Amino acid sequence: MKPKYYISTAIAYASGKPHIGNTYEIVLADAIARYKRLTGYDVYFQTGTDEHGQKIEEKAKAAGLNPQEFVDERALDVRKIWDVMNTSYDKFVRTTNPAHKEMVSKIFKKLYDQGDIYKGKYEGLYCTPCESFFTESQLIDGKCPDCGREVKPASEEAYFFKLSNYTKRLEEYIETHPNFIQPESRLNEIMNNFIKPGLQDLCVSRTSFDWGVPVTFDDNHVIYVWIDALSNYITFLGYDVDGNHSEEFQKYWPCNVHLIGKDILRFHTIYWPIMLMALDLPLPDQIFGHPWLLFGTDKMSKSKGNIVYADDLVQEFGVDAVRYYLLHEIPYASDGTFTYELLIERINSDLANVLGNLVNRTISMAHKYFDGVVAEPTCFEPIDEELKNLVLEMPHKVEEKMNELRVADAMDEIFEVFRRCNKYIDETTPWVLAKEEDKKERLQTVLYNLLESIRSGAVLLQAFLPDTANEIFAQLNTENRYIDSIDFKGMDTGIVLNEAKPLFARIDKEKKLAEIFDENV
RNA sequence: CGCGGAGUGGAGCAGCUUGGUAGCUCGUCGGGCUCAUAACCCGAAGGUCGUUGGUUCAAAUCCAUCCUCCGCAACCA
Repeated sequence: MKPKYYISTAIAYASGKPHIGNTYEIVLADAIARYKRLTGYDVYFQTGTDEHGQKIEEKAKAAGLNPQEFVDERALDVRKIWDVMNTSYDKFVRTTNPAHKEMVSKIFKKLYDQGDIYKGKYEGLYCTPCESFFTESQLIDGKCPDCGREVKPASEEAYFFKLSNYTKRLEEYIETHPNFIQPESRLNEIMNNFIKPGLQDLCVSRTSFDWGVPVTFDDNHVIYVWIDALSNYITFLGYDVDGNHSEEFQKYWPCNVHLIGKDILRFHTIYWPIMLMALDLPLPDQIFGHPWLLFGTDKMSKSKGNIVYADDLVQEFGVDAVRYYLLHEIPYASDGTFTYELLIERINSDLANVLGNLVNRTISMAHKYFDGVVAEPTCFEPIDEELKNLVLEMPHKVEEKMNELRVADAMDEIFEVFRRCNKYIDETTPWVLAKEEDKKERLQTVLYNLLESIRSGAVLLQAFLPDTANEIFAQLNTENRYIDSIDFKGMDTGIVLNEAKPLFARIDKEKKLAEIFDENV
């Protein structure tokens, strides 16, 4: 039986259309999910939208819609982008789903009944006109950050989660599971800022707005959105408070990795594990807080007017070019940058020159010298060994990188092979071999080695650039695309290659930038 | 002194745990080749590894100080 692998993204907050930075997460998750499927795992990949909360209620009102109508539109926006990016999620979940809401209510009730949640008083600084509480740190010059007016201490009834009961257990868990929080710098942040100083009880209900899951036994309150949102990881899998879990739940839980943005690490590394402990469920293996994609040196934001959307980029450059950029240009633990210049440079140098041109020149030669017929390799020379070894090592190197979720580095391992292929062509000079009749077998072997190397690279590329990989297989006229086929003899012989077509067009940078600039004016 | 991360050739990064000739991709310049998408291959230039001081035969790598940037600092998500 295949081992299982459960990966989730955070559910996107359904307040607006996600920009290219927000899109990184789903693409990253998709690459990991596809890779795991490729390497023999039974993968469950869940994503979706988080649709409750004050902000959404406000935004809906501003848009003149009721909240449900509003989130229906937003969820569609999100899903469209996820689909444009060619992501292979197994389930797209929405927290307004009735079954989810019902289970969240039950979870809340259970935690209340067993004493983890209690009713108390929330005390804070209140701005009467805004009907909002603020903390000291949120205030601007001691005034309400929204309207600038005075705030005054106030209190209201609220439910609290007794996190303090679990602090010790959580601390021990994190200390004994060094990979639970990744990257490591994030772990330190959480430990030192929150856990070690001691956790305050978390206020888990709200009375200032209605758009949420109601507290069934106390009408005025709705459940704090994070309790609602985090629960998605189990409710949609078929978790049941009474223990009648679905088969899916029993099979896939605990999650192997929750992929999230570094900004919501706190919720996933403190509240979520504690919720699970309270529910007596095993904790996920890993929470990975990925970095962000910045626009130049700035954060992307509406107010800065520098928002770039994935669907626009895909329209302009193609889905795999955008996927490649996202997966390759964002380092493991520090923020990446988006600029059109860099995007075009990556497309030209990596995708068009190194990969596209390699495939094109190789297949072209096969056609030119042998009418596209792939012959059995019979004439090996020592120089072939280096290429062969590199190809045979590639899956292991990629595996190592992927096990650490170093996706950019994993892709580099594949491109390393493509670069080596280009060099191999210069070393073996097929055009010289072609001039001598007695070098025919050698030429056939050289071409075979190249085709097989390309095919092997394409096998692994399926995880990252699925369309491109498919196109390569199509041009190679092969269906040998399984991971086990990387043995340096997996290319079919006797078949006829299809026509060589450029995989990626080179882009005239100046011209393209001028075009984009004009459009944006 | 709140906590944490980062400062390496024009750009983006690796190296730092376990000190010992500074590495990769891109860009630039020169050369080669012609199968190919002005592409591919080879070579070169370019770095006092943020500051100052210390430990050491030897420091990007260890210690200390300072400077700069970024993230976090609990009820928006």
